Amino acid sequence: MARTVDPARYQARREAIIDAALTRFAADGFDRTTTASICKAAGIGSGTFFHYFPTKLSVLLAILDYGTKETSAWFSAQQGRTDPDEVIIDYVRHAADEATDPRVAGFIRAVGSLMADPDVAAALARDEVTVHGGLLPRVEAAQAAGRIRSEVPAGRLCAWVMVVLDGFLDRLIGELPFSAPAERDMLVDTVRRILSPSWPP
Amino acid sequence: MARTVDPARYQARREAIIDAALTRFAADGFDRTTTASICKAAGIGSGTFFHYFPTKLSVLLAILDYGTKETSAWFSAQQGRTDPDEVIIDYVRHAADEATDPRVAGFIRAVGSLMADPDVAAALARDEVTVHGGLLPRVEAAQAAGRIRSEVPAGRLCAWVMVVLDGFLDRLIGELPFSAPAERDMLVDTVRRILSPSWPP
Amino acid sequence: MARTVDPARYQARREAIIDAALTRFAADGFDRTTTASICKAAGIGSGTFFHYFPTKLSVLLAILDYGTKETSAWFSAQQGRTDPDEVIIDYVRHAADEATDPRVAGFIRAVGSLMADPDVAAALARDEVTVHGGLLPRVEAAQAAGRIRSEVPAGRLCAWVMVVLDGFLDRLIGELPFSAPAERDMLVDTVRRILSPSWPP
Amino acid sequence: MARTVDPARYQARREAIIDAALTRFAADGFDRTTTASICKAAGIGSGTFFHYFPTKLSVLLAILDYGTKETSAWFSAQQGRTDPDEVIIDYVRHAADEATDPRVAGFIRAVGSLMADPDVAAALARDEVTVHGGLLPRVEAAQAAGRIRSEVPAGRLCAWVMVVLDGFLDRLIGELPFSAPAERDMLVDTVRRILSPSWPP
DNA sequence: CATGAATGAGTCTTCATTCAT
DNA sequence: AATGAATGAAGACTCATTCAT
Repeated sequence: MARTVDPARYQARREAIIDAALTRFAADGFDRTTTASICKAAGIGSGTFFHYFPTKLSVLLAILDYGTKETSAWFSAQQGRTDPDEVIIDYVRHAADEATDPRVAGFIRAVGSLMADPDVAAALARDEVTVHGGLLPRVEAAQAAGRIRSEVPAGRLCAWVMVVLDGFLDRLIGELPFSAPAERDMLVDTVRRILSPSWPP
Repeated sequence: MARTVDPARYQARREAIIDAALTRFAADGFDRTTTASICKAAGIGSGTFFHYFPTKLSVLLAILDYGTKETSAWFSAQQGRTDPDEVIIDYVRHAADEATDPRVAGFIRAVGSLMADPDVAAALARDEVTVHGGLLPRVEAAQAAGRIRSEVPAGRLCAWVMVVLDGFLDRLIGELPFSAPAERDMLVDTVRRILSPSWPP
Repeated sequence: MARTVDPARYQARREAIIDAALTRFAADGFDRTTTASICKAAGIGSGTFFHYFPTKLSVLLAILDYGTKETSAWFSAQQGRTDPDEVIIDYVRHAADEATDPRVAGFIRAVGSLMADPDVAAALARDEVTVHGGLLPRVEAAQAAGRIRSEVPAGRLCAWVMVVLDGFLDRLIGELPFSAPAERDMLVDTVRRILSPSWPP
Repeated sequence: MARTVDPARYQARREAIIDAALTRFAADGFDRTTTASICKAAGIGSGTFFHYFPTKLSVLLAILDYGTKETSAWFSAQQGRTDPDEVIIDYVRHAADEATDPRVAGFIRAVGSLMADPDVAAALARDEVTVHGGLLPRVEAAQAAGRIRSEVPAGRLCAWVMVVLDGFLDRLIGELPFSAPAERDMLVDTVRRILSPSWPP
């Protein structure tokens, strides 16, 4: 009467596929990654892949979902904090640290070529909303507390924090030398400058 | 003895193909763009395409080259100027203005998935070197003149100007509302903040 | 846990493809044979073809290999014999009999146009070496026994036996009437004349 | 009022194309030879080619025709001779000498893959008929004079002389060492053996 | 559930031939 | 007559997905 063989084994395998796919997508991009290469990396047969995911695209969506959940969890974990401006900075640090996994930047790039796809667009929108939704209340609180500048609407400030983060991730695969750990402080400094209320005209 | 081919007509057609390819690449990404769709957009037969470019990839490289040349020309045109810090700001404005063409961001994304290709990597490296080579002397001059901060090496400052520019371009295709003209001033302000020598710790 | 794939079925299909390809190559030549026509003749889908052979050329190489193995086996089967000159004649008869398959001559012709290809050249060299390696010891033994002429080196005699065989195969597709069964005796007679020690100058 | 520019120039160009095509066909085979490569070898533009020949195939037919005419002329030149058996041998020598041009064997091979084409088949038939028509009367005369064997019909003897010639040409591109000049005597010897009336049963 | 053989739609690219100049 | 740009039909090969075992 066993429904599936073993729920734990099922989950483990599903995650193995996700992990393998993340690696392949990051290295080769979505279109140039074959389901066969994912299967090989995951150590499964080609048929098995489609037991876990109905299409190649669906794995990518699962990865995106995973990231969104992670972000959501991170912000939830900051619930009690009373230093909103530092939460923002910490998030930036957190995001920079995640970019230490060399697959992150590659994966982001892989997703880029799929922006036309409605499912991907929706997943990305959910992700952005999650980040935005995590940052916005802190930006508003920090503005209310006078700790960051207020002449720019909170939403727009959030967007610009994300601009810098995006650019930072982009650079990681660029040609010129630019490494996540070495530039992390500069990243934080830059965000601080963007948010800073004291600015000589 | 007809010398055949009007060189002007040849160039025009070549540029028509480049333009069509730029449009398609931007909209669909490199792999999802078929040579057939480029031909259709350019109004030529499938064989004609390969009279002008040996491979699909080669058009993309031509587009990159075109951009590099444009950048190079822009910096050359600023030769005589004596206000290095404003040249930097003007370049940022110039780049933002180019991003008004909605295809720019999409194309950049399309290129992203090809970073593994050595020819593309080389072309991108050339492009980055061009921008870097255009900015660096101005940053150094501005530092020497005490008009921007000097505690960060000139090269690193250049990189960070480019970080913000990259992030800005990325956002243009994002889901949340973010338009080039509306955010141009904020972009300039952000770059000024990054370069500013006076900033209270 | 089904071990899938019946190895026998796999082999059968592989041979069906080889057989279909042999037929098509013989009839149309290599370049004018489409993989589609092979698939159709073999009763398989276009994709299946490439599960068994990576390229169109590789099937042709497999056919050549098959022939080389067959020749090798034939000579092995003659191991115990003590009448070397008759082994030579029997090989000639054997080769003539194989040429009864009307596809043989056409296939040989198809291979001709690929001689420039290194893989084909290597396979043909292997084949020639096999025939040569099969004939040479018999020629030498027959010479030692004084049963065939000795004033011509053994290797050269082998080559001339092959000359006549090649020419024989060529004629089979010629325009003038020339059929394998009808000319078999003349072939044997011709080889005997070439090898004969007694011949008045 | 000039009809064509200059008949001599026209003929020269036509022959230049034939010569270039012979070279390319011999090296690459018919299908793998592009009209472009012929044009390049002939030093003409691609359009010019089709001023002289309506199709790629037609050049090949012209080459075959040229060979047939040459053979025909050779036999005509032997008209007065009274030693028919030596004419046969001389033709064999003549054919062997022509095979000194390394393109001959390659071209023959190239033609092989087109045997299915009716025009090519017809041209080849014409060629064979020419050779056959040149040899047959000499064989008959030699038989009547008792200088060659008579128990085999003249036509069949002709065919077997051609078998050996064909095989000889084939070997020239084979892998094992086999050169036209070195083996010419053996070729003549072989033909003599085939024709010889005196043969111990 | 797990497997991998089978499928065929889809794509880039080649090349003989045409035709305007 | 000579040119070479333009054309589009054709073909090898890839790969996501299905399905029998």
